[in-house]
Parts: sequence; C-alpha cells; structure tokens
Amino acid sequence: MKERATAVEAVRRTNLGEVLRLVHRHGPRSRSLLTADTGLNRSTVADLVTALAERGLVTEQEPDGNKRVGRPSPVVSANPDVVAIGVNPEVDAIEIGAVSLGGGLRTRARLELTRVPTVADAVATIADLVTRWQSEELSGCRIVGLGVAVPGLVRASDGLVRLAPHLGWRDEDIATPLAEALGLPVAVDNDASLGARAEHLFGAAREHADVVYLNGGASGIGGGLILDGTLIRGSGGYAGEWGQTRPGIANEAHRRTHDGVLEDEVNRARLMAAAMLVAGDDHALAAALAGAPGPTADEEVVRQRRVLAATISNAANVLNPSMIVLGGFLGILRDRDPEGFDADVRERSLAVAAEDLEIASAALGQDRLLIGAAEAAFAGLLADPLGS
Amino acid sequence: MKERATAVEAVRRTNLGEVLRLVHRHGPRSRSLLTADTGLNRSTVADLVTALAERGLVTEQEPDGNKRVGRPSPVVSANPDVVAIGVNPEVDAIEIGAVSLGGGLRTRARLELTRVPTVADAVATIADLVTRWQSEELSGCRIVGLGVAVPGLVRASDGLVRLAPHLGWRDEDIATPLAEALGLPVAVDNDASLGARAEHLFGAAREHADVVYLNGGASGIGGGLILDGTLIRGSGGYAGEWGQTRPGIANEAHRRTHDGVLEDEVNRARLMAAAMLVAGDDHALAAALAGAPGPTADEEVVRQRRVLAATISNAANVLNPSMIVLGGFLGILRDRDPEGFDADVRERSLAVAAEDLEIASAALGQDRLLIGAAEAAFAGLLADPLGS
DNA sequence: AGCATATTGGTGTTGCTGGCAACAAATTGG
DNA sequence: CCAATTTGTTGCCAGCAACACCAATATGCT
Repeated sequence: MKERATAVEAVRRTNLGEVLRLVHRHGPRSRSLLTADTGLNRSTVADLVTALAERGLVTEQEPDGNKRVGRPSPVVSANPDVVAIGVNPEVDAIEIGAVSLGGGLRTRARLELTRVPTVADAVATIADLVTRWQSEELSGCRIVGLGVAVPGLVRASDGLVRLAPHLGWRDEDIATPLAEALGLPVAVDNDASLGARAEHLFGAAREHADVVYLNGGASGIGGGLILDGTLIRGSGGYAGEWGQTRPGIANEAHRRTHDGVLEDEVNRARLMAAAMLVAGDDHALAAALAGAPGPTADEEVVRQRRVLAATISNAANVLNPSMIVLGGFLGILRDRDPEGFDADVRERSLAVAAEDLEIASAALGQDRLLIGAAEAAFAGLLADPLGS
Repeated sequence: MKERATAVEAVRRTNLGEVLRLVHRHGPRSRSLLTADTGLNRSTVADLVTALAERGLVTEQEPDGNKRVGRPSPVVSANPDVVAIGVNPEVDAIEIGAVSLGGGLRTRARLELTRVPTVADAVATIADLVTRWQSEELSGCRIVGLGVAVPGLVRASDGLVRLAPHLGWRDEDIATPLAEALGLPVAVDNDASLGARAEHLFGAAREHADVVYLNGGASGIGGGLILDGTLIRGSGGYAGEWGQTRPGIANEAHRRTHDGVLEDEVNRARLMAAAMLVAGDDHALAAALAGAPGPTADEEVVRQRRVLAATISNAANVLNPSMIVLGGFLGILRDRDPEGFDADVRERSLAVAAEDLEIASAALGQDRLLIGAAEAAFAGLLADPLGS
C-alpha cells in the first residue's frame, strides 16, 4: 500500500464520491443530469460511471422514455445490493436494519431483550443476526460496514462509548469487538447526531445546510447539529447535549426544579403523568394528551412548550439555522399547535434570524436512527468508492 | 474568462493556497518544512514556491544557519508588501489598519468622528485615507482588498448590513460604494465573527478547531463561532447573537429584568455604575472595579459572572468546543478570578464536555477586529493566489 | 584532512486526470 | 426522409504531482 496518494488521484476519488453520493442521496439520475450536477465534462462523467459500474456500485438502465429531443441518456442507479448495517442498542431491544445504497431500508429486525444488554451481549446478538442475514436475506449483497447509534456520549476520535447511562455503559469499546466478529468496519456515534444526519439527508431537513435537530426520548433530550452542511461533533464528539443545558424560564411558576436542566423541565415522564398514562409509546402519549380531561394535561403541555420554545429561540439566535427539526415527544409538544409554537419561538428570536427559519416535526419515523447509523457506515465508501 | 476551471487546475489552486496560508499564518518556513507540512513532494513545493515568488507573494531568504545535517533549505516568507485593509466603523470613530501578508499590522489609524457616521460618511472617510496611504505609507504595496467589521447583523450572501443599531444603519450596502471608490474587492462581516477569526488565527484560540468567542462591548454582547476549523455564519449570516439569548438564572435574586436577554443582565453599563464610573475604557473599568469601595461592585461582578457562566456552560454542552475566548468586559469579569470562573463553568457542564475545555481571555487587543477584517479580505487571495 | 552519510534542491521524465473536439448514435418533429 | 438536437464515444492534449537521478551542503567518524 502506498504511503500517500497523489493529489491528482484525490481529485478522482472526490469526483467518484460525488457521483456516487448524488445517486445515493437523490435517487437515480441520467448521465446527462449527472454532468449538469457535477459540472464535469460528459466524457469524464462517462468514465466515472463506468468505473463505479465495474465495481458493482451503480447500475445503468435503459433510458426512461421521457420524450425529449436528442439522444436518450442512460439512467444511473445506486446498486441496492450494496448495503450498510445500522444498529441501535437500547434498554429493551436492539434494532438492526440493512440499508441499501440509494437509501432504501432493505430489512430490519427488532430483537427484544430480557435485560439491559452489556457490550458483549450486544456484540454477540448483532454478529449473530448479521451473519445469518449474510447467508439469507442479504446473500449476494456486499456489506460495506456497520454503524452503531448509541444513546450516550461517544468520543469522536475512536468511537469509544464514554457514557451511556441507560445502558450502564462507561468507557466501553464496542467498535473493536464488533469489527473483529464480523470483519467489517464499524462506526459508532451518538444516536441524536445520527438522527440529525438522517433527517438532513432523507427527512424534514433535506436541502437545508444549517439544521438544529432536537429529539425527546424517554431518557432525555439529545440533539444533533448540522452547520454548513456538515455534522458538527465538537472537539470531543459530545456536541448537541441540549438536555443538559439550563433553560431560560421567565415565569417562575413554570419552573419545576431548582436550577434544573432542560430535560428536568421538559420531560416525557411529566407528560405521561399529566396524561395519566403509565406506559405507552409516543403515539399513545399524543392520543392521551389530546383526550385527557380537565386542564392539568393542557397546562403541562403549555408549560413544557414555553420552556422548549425559549431553548429553541436561543439556538436560533446563536446558530441561525434555516431548519429546526423536533423529534420524539418534542414533536408531540409542537404538533398540539404548530403555528402557535413557531410564533412563540419567532417572537423570542432576532427578527433577521427568524425570517428564514423553518420549524418542523421529524419526518422519518422509527427507522431514523438505523438510516443515520447506516449512513455513517457508508461514509467511508462515499469518500473513496474504489478504495480497496 | 473561462466558464469553468478544470478540476486539475483546482488542485494547483488549493496547493498554492495551502502554501501561502502556511507562511501567512505560521510565519516564515523553510522549504523542507513546507514539504513536511503539506505532505507534497519536494519538487512540487519548489514549483509552488517559485510560482508564488514570481507573483511577488512570497520571498525566499538565505537559509538560516541552524546547522542541521544536509543541504540548507531556503526560508520562505510572506511578502509584507502585500496588504489587506481592515476597517471597523464605530459610533465615535472609524478605525483602519493595513495588515501585511504574514499577519503583521503595518499601519493603523483611528479617525475620530463628531457624529455617528452614515454609510456615505464612512465610505468617503475610508476611501480618502486609503487613497492617501496608497501614495504614502503603502506606496509600492499591493492592496488585495478591504474587509469591514460592522457592529451589527450582516447578511452572509452579499454583505448587506441588515441592522447595525448603534450606527443607525438598516439594510445598507457599504460594500458596493467602497469597492467602486477604491477599485478593490470588499468583504463585510459582523465584528464579533471577525474577532473570533482573529483570535482563532493569531490569538488565544490558535490550533483550536472548535472555538466559541464571546465579546462584551459597550453596545452589547456578540459572538463568533468556529467549528471544525471553519467560521460558522449560519444560514443568513447572523449566527453568534448570544446577547439576545435568554440566560438560565437559577437564583431569582440575580435577575435584574423580567424575561430579559443576556445583554440586559450581563452588561457593561451596570458594571460601570457599580464601579461608579461615568466614562472610561475597559482598562479603566477593570481598575475601578478592583479599587471600588464597599461590597456593591463585588456583588455586581459576582452576579454577572454567575449569569455569564451559565450561558457559557450551555454553549459548552451544546457545541463542545475546546476553547472559549472572552473578549472585552467579559474578559474583565473572568479575570477577577479566572480559576473560580472556569470552575463554575465546568461544574455546570457535562463532565466529558468540560474535560477538554479551555477558557481564556482574549489575547489580541484593540487590533483584533482590524486583523479579522483584513483576514476576510485575504480570503480571496488565499483561495486562489494567482487568480487574475 | 578525507570519506561516508544524511538531507535537501534542481531537472527531466512519467503517469494520471479531466477537458476538448470531432464523430457517431439516437430521438423528435416536420 | 431529413434537419435539429442532444448525448455517448474516441482519441488527443494540457496540467499537475510524483519520481529518479544528480548536485550541493552539512555532520560525524577515522
């Protein structure tokens, strides 16, 4: 192996990656469209597509009969037999999905657990299922890697799980044993960051370069941050921990804790209690809140919305995103009256920061984390499509 | 002019820019050091340096006698006769500086004003001085452009000043008339963003890729944000407005306004009042606070520090920077007891986010904005050193 | 002093990449 | 059936960085 590739070869890698990224993220495209999108020469694009097709990364179909003047241009599609595995270990289950190049979820499974998994449990369970998939559902497929979405703090430099409180993991390395068990490259990242990436690529925040993503789960509030089109991880990889910030609460009556952090105040358990629910998913929670008798549930919703809106407008002032995406129960809070919520945020934001700001509830459902995790696994391929 | 440069030529541009950037930002370097830093081949670096020298951007000196084994390597320096002009229009004066390639401030001037300048005033004053400089102090120099640091909100796409409250500017275009008057390219940006860039390149945040910069001035609190090594401007260019965020205040006794924003609570005027000063710069303020009798001044410092620390720890949790730089009177607040302040911030931050976090007061003085503005003017040259 | 060794600059050559022009192919529309 | 239009294909060219080889200059050992 060469110590260092030439800079001209890097151009080739970049261009190959750009073509592959286009067909991966924006669906099948004709060669002529690719030349327009990349700005490269026709002959160059032809060469790049041929190279990708030889490696089995893309396929060329007959031109679609869209009846335009001129010679029809063959359509280039990502090969759906090239897949990445996305994994999301949680307290009660491990979810695994195989995502095709092109973005389609090919298969998925939810493995229920009887106890909170250790790293060894998780590795064994995952390796077992993936190995089975390799000889069944995914036989004939090329698996390029695994991505793991961990509900906790993940060190960016090496993917070490510094702290995943609900799993009870502390300074655990899951990447190495998984990679050894399967012989595949493994990427590990925080779940909210990967959710942000998924919403950015395939969900509510498509085409937005500056995105704030906030997700409310049973365990707390996490976030992801895309600025200038790139996922921001911070110096250690721990960026996005909105749940641990201290919200500005103007009305002291709205405060439930002394000097508490956002996830103490805006909190799924409090909503469940207000809706008089003992258990249930987000869907059940939304329904219960809508049908709850008396003013208690409404008051709690209003209170949490207020605190959340204050936090979001702070984020809008500091980061000036064009899109803020709310996932999990935060989406429920907003959906009770989206216009009112958005107006509340805008009112507390700088006018110029608010003028281009959109707010949306998450578009992708449960598959969000699996897609984001798989995307992290695809990253290496997209950076260097022909690389060994 | 070509419609589109070839991708191989882009490699050349990038490499030329990288060499020039190295000698600009990190001082004179031997050719052999440049090859090591760029990772390029010796012969390539020789070619690049020659091309830059032919354009008068760098000069080569005799090897310094550092007595190392092997053939001595000539030292490459940025040509200090290549300059960019940095400008900072303010309420009471317009500051202008000529910054050399290499980072040195070559000349500067402070033009006192009798009234708040209009855009036309500012353009006339600036153009006048720069024209005089061109035939005197800067005769023989090549001026590559102007950068303007505006105390207000600047639209990223075209440099339009959307709102500069203290100057009374609203939707004003200063770039076009300045560019026409001088025949030079003009870049406009928010003052705090440019201050952040200056601290990042030449000040307290050197070598840090993720930096939060907060500056406290007479008019309020602005900020700049460098993440992943790049200046974050947000979707419209208005990122960094910490002054308009609502701080988390745990102790209600520390609150001075109802539902006020950070710059209502943490505020230079309140400090001046507590120090019983009517006028004075930051130096005078620091001295007065240190010497003020009675507990009033101390209490106000403690109160403002608390509120500021809460805001900063929120930023640390969300952005996970490796360095937070405090400028202006915020630096004074911290300097009263740096260790105590930093500990307060750390205590309210996630442990993992705090472990790599440094906090510092700004290292560059008054020249900060001029250097940052000039750097914005240099950006075009560094992106394409031989371009037209 | 003399020689081997180490490091770097200089020069010409080589290999790779994308652009380009000319030609061929495929389709529409009259 | 032909003109117009658009795109794929082919062969050639220019730009760029790497490489090999030689020259220059220093150190260190004998």
